Amino acid sequence: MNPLTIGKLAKQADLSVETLRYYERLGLIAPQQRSEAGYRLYRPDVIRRLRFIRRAQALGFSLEEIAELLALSGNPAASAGEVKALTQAKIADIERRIRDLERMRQALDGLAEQCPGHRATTVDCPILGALNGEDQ
Amino acid sequence: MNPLTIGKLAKQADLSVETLRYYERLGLIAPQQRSEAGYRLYRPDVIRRLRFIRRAQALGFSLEEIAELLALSGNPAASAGEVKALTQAKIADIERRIRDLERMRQALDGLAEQCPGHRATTVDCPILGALNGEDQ
DNA sequence: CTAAACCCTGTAGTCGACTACAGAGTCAAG
DNA sequence: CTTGACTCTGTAGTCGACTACAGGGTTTAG
Repeated sequence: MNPLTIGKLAKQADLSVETLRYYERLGLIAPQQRSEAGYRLYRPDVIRRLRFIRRAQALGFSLEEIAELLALSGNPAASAGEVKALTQAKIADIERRIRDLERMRQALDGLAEQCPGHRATTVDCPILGALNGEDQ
Repeated sequence: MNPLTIGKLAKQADLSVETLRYYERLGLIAPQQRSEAGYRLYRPDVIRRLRFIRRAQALGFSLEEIAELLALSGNPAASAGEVKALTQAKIADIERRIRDLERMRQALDGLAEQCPGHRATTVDCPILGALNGEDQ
């Protein structure tokens, strides 16, 4: 298991070659070295880094935020407080988005309940009525 | 209050002129006619249509979906069932997004709780630990 | 009558996370 | 030794909802 070419890494990590080059442009990963012909050669443990990225994405972090997390992760002298702060900011962000969606869902629920569906034409549709500002 | 030029309409509706032209490209609005010089002239009641669009956006509908809603709204023979179906699909969509976000929030919450923050370095940070796949 | 303020079309840029080439060079199997 | 699979760089396209020009023509206030 020596240096991986980008195609092998892509297969191992289940990502496309283009995505890997894209991550490199963003500074998320880098090949350990280049071959004489300029081919990227990766150490196998970059796969761990890619898994880090995927897990962080699943938690809602953007690639830019993940770059910060990776930088902190690579600096043993850095404080866990910074990671915690990023995490709490993300929690706040997610909570705000949830609240927005909850508000929409409630409004839509109320309207859908009132709507008689196929027993009426659009003229009597309370959903369209609300969108047309018939109440308030 | 006769035909509005696009600038006046933009002011009245609190939208930019560019946005109005963009909505026209998408088929959401159309000027009643054009002046001799080719200027768009709108009937004042297009403002109601723009409010419809804004309300629907606030409920989470995309402009493409709003075009459908407007088409149904303009067809008195159409069934309210179609509007209800669109609404219920949107509710389902929003609920799925809420569930995804809830899952993220829960995971982040758990991690943030365990993290000692500034009392530790990143080496002992459980958040980074989790991202590195230390558990499971 | 002139200058500011308006309007037109058409094109391109923004954000984020990719995806898809084109055109060229390189490597590995048979 | 050839052919196919791989890799390189660089550029452009995708989605959605705008936003921002450039380079013209038109209208209106003073």
